[in-house]
Amino acid sequence: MSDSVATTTPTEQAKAALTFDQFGLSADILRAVSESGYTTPTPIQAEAIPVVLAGRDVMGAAQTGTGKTASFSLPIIQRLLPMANTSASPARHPVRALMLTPTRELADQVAANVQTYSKHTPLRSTVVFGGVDMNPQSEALRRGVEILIATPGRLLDHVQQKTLNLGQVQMLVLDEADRMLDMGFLPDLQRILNLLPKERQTLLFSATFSPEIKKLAATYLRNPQTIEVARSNSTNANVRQIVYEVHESDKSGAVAQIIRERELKQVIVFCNSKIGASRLARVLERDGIVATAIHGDRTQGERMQALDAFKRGEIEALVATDVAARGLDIAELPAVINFDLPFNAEDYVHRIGRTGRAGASGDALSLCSANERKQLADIEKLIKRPLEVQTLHVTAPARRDGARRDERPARGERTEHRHSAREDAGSRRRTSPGSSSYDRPRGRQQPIDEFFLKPYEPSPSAMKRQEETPEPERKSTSKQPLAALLGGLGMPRKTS
DNA sequence: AAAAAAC
Repeated sequence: MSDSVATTTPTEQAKAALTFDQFGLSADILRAVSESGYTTPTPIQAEAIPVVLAGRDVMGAAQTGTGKTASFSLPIIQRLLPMANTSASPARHPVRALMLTPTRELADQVAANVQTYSKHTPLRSTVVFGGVDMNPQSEALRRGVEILIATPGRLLDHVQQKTLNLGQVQMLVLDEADRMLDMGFLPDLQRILNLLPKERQTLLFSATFSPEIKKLAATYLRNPQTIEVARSNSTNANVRQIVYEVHESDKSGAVAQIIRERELKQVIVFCNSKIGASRLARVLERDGIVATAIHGDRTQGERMQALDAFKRGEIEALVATDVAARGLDIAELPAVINFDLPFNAEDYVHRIGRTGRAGASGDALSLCSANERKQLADIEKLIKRPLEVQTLHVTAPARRDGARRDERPARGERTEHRHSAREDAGSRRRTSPGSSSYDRPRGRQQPIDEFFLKPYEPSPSAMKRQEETPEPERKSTSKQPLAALLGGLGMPRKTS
């Protein structure tokens, strides 16, 4: 009984379920849960598990760190168990549950959870996302999996390559749905949804129920049960939020100083730009703090390596863009630092959700320069309370590119680092990591396959029309505004 | 404004 948890749909099950035993989950699932060290369901789990088991659609609002993944994974595994079989034939393992996430890291993490919870069952699962070789994924799909976790783009790629058939999907999870819409995934989602059987169970999780999310739900969910667990972090007393007023040019030094003064062993530092993240990571490293950047311009291998090393405790500061703001399950961070205040106040809440998890206390420390006042005001408005503002006197500015050599190193011994090429400020020829010159190709210029935009079964008239029309219209739907796309779904368009 | 995501 916690007063920080408000439920819009309090059920008897939610009140009564104090252990996982009471949901009627199979012994094989319960064994995996208890081996993972969990004994008591979180509020979202207590609410969602019975609803999902009953086969209902769900519209869920829950933050990371609330146990959201298990709240849908456990009952989905349970519902698939009667169909599980031990046959080696791929045909006996069609994809029956599909889970979509906005980022690759999140997909990987959800997949790890599903793998854990299903390990004592015959069910198979795998994950597909971009940035890595398709072939191992195709091979895993060919062998057959009941549960597939994916990011939308690579999923469609597999469908197009005919390495994946979604015709037998019975359960669909849209995780971080608001994020997916923010990222422009609506066209991809529409294509995917058109490939799924109409008869299915759909679970949509979102941090907010914006009008766009509500429209999406109205289109693709059937009589969903709404489950809402209050956003824990904005009101969470165990996260202390402090804003430090600093000059923009002092920010790097401020981060180093905060890490030292507070003796932070592990911290995530959020930046607003990829270049800024790479730059800060370099400055911190030069200052004797083991740091690595994680952002979308790094290769998938580098991203995974950075995250793994951080989880293993080998890295003190993970300098991240908002690729790491949501969903990532990094246990019990004592603090997060906002190097920049996010442009989107919603992202602030997600960022600081990386600390003070599961009852542990944490600090959310934000740097605010003179030109970030508006962001600060927006955040205070969103979380409905003023933040504690302190002035930070930066005593030992971190060295930057071009810093004079007479500045003293902040720490006696400097960690070994791989930028040995940078002996002095004179060598400027090399491209900095994080600049886009050697990054993987970006953009989605390929014309959208008409197949995906049509309803599931092609009509003979459509094939005839194709013969008559020499040049199909090539319009990049991903460039259309959200309202237009929602309008294309038969949704009311906002009048201007 | 910036970030994320398929070859």
